[in-house]
Amino acid sequence: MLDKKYNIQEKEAKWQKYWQENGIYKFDPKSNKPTFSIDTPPPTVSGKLHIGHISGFTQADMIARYERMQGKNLFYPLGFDNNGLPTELLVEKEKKIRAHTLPREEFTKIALDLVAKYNDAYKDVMVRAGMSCDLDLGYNTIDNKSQKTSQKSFIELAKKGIAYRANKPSPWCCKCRTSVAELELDDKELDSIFNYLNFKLADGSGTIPIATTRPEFLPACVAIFVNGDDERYKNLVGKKVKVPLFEENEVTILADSKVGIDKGTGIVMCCTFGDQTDVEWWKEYKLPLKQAIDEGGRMTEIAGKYAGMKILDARKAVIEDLKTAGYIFKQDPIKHAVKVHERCEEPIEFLSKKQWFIKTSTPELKKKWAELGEELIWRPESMKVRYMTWVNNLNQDWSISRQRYFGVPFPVWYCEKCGEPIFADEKDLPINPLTHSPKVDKCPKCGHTTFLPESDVMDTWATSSVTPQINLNWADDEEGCNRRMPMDMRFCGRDIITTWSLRTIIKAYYHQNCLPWKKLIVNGWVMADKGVKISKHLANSKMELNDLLSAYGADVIRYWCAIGAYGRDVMFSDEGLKDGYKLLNKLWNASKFVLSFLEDYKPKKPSQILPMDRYIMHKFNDAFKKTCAQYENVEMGYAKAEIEKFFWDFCDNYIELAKNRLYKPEVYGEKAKESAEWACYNVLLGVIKLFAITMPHITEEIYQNFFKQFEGEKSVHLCVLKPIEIENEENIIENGDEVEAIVARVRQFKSEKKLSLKTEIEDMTIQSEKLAFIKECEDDIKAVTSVRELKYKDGDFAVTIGKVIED
RNA sequence: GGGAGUUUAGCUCAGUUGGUAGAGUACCUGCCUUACAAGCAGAGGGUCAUAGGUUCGAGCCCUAUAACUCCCACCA
Repeated sequence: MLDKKYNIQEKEAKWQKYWQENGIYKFDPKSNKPTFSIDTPPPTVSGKLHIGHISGFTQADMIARYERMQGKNLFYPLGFDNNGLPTELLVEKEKKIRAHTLPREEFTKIALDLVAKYNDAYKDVMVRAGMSCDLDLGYNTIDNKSQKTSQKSFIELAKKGIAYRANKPSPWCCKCRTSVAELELDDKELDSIFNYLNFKLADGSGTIPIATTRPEFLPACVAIFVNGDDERYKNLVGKKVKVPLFEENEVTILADSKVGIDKGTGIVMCCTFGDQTDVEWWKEYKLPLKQAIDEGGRMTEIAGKYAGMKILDARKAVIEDLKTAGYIFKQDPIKHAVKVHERCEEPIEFLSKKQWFIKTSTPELKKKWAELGEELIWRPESMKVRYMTWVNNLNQDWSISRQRYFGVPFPVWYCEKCGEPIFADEKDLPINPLTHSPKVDKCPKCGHTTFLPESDVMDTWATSSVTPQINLNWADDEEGCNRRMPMDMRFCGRDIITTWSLRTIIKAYYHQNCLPWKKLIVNGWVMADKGVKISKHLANSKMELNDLLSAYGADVIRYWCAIGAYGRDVMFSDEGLKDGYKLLNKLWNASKFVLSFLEDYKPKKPSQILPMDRYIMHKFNDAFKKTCAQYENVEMGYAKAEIEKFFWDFCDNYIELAKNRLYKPEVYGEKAKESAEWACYNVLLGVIKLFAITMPHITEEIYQNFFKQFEGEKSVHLCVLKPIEIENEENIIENGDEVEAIVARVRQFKSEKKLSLKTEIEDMTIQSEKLAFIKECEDDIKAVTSVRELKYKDGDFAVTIGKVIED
């Protein structure tokens, strides 16, 4: 029946092919089964996948498989995120080209080619890892449907005034030549020099000391700040100072409480823009705008002789000149945290450019986001706190425009004269304004007849945040999409609760006025070592997914993924993979063994079922209930542990005991054999079905080889989970446990005496309060313990073992 | 600086409402048992991060501290 040895690689490939060819995981739009819809996060295609990537996906896949086996019609797509800056950087790196040196169409073509290659590779690994997505439901965040959805979302929000265009100083990456969101910034410790300068008071009455790490910003200096409570400098407020090296510039000394009295010299220069505080001061005090740095990170004309220099070169040159001119009186080397762009790790600047924003941060909106957060089911529950904290601290609107090439274009033109935006017609979407003209002859506001296309593209989050709408085809079937919202579940890593999840919630609220999904489950991370998050740098071949799959197979990797409490970080070790292999092996051997007795068996409920057979079926039902309860609560690790515990007990105790009856019907009777067969059939089928969630391949192999002919479903994954039908019986578990305890006592005795387990024993006295039940199991007990005669005594549990029979 | 999480056996992790500390693995002792030696049986192994507190009783509740992870704020 089953092969002597289970060939992991061969069988896994075989069943993966079978599932695809037979559409086992296909969503059926015509089905009248209840739907369970999953908003699978589209992974960003970049480099190789490691164990950390797949762990969250695998855990969610277990929920998908559980729900499918509840008889539901799964809507379970697999999309890919492959637009925007991350992809553009990947293309630049891989193809060794720079995007801005090529025409946009040419770059886009190269990018799409590369993206297609990566998509296929990713899809392949996902399938190899045993994901049960419907591959026909996939999408790319750069495909037409996604573009159309993002553009439609943008137009709708812009027309409602929720998306607006404004000139706001925003973080800017000079290397990537684009604005970036606050959220895309990281901190990085960098060496720097604190330069102490003397600024001359304009009235010639002396100098004031100012410390700065960014002297190249002097040409953009627009004000000086002191703290109004600082006794030393109070009297300076209102006076003017000359900017060193740019003495024709005179700026005023102002007072503001943001200045730390004991920081630096207690006097700060404000430049447009050195950092976030400068931006705030500039706004609050309506200071002039002086832009010293251009989009590519070079000094502008206002920097005079430094114009055209790169930032760091300019800094060196300015410091030299300051020294020569005698402005510097002290220099301290320091290490300080600088904000860098997370994608390229270059320090960011602040540049004021027109950008599109989405309103997210008014008090009323924040209240709404909090309400929606309360409404959403979070697993683990504690993850909600992160979301709430973030929502409370939200103080920036969401900037969605990027000055890049490879992304979804803004479907908008501006009147050349008055700047009025002209939006594309919805029916023309997706549209690229660079290659198309607006459908109006003249500006509705001023009558002007020439228009300028928007050349920016949307940030990738602007698309990632509408994955539910992409999945449910909002762009082409608004009514149908709105009816199917919210989806049932989204899963994600906890680092992107604030980016992905919140923004998806925001969009769903604006477009459908509801949550995007009912449930959000948040997975933890795989750690490479104590306190070390697994990362590209650390992902050696030990963690590379393709290698792991080749070495262990998907079932074993998946087994490992179902570890511990959901949402917690776990440590990866290949030691841990051994456990999965052991279970796989055990499952195979036990099935092979049990099925060898069932070769010509036709499942039929016997008229009489023996006590230990009733016991094991009740015990299975107990484990079944507990396992399902864990899945309902999104605890895949606990669920696996629950059924696994039962399974080992089934093997080591029940099979050991029942196999005597299966082997020797001539001794124990045909009826005793039939009873055991019935129990074995039901329990093994139940076990296989529950393990199908964790280990889909080996369980399919076993199902197809035997159970399929009776159960009918063309895959174990389409079977419905249900307990074994058996009449309820008081105390059956306690009674059966007592029998197992008797067997355990004999095993302990033999082990202590260093005897073989098959050593025969003359007699044994069992003292118990459950004698009625135990006596019914006499044959089983005698067979499994090799005790020739049993004696009974009523009372507290005790086992007295008689004489050992020597060979 | 603020917040969230973690800290339990050598290792990886459980431990529901407070009531004598659990599993797997590793180690040790046995067993070639008519499925499985990657197996089976058995044994040893813990000051539950630290210091206080509440309680008849604390791994669990409270306070403080330390280490690690993450988020936010600051970073002239």
